Amino acid sequence: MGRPPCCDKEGVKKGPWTPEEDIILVTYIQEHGPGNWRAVPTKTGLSRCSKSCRLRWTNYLRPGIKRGNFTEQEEKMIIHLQDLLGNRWAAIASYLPQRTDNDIKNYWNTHLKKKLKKSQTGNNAECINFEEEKFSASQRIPRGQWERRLQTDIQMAKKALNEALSPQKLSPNFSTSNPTNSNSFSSTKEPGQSFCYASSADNIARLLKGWMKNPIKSSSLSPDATILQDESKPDVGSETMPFSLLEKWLLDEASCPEKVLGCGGDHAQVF
DNA sequence: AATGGTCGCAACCGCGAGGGG
DNA sequence: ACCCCTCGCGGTTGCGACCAT
Repeated sequence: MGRPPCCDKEGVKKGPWTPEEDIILVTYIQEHGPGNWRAVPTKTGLSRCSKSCRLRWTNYLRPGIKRGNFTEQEEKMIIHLQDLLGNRWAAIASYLPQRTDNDIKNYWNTHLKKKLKKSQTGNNAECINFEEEKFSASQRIPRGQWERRLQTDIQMAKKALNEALSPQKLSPNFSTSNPTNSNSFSSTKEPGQSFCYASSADNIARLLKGWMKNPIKSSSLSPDATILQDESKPDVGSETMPFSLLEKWLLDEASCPEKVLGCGGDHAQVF
């Protein structure tokens, strides 16, 4: 009983994607938009299953993805949200629109989990901050209250998102609101990034640069906002608003005198 | 310089939810 | 109401890169 896994089919390629495959996939999505993943392998001729195509797009090729190191802000948000939502990475990712759920999940599993674990041993000053942070998030305010606040925040974020996405309100530098934002499609490579695929990614970047300049709806919309309007993750590309809202929200938390969220100087600046 | 161990990330797998027929 | 299909999510794995010895 039950359907066979789509990837069990013979002749379905697995493993790392090649630049050529990426280009084929990107080109197809450029023409047809994301969605209807079932049709993608047949229409593109890719020997990949639909799932693999979707994953590749959402986790790697999709415009607006920020790669590389997580900022302290992002780290804190993840910790807070993980405490609130648990391992609901997709939900957490919706608050960090430039990051994919896979990225966040990986970062949590490889870095943050370790930090928190270390902090439980109590021998790492930096990690104690995380401990305090986690403690405060879960203890100072009853969970139900946190959840209500989260719901409210989600509503506010949605509203703000609608406003932000209305073309007349988009500033020309909409997509560059974050000066440290290293757009994955910029031609400059970020130092310290993974390199095994860097050159290939650059190839894709050039390709995308080309087609993103194509006037699909280029006027005042940023490429992200343009491309992503019909995408499965509509939040993407509108990073500024929900991000700042959450930031404010976290700031409110930090403003309680008895608790210092980020106790370092850097933290104080950021928060 | 070589080798073994560890880490980090991309990708895969299985399951559940939602929608259409 | 039921079944089937597609999509999305979360957990896990495999492999290449990096580091220590």
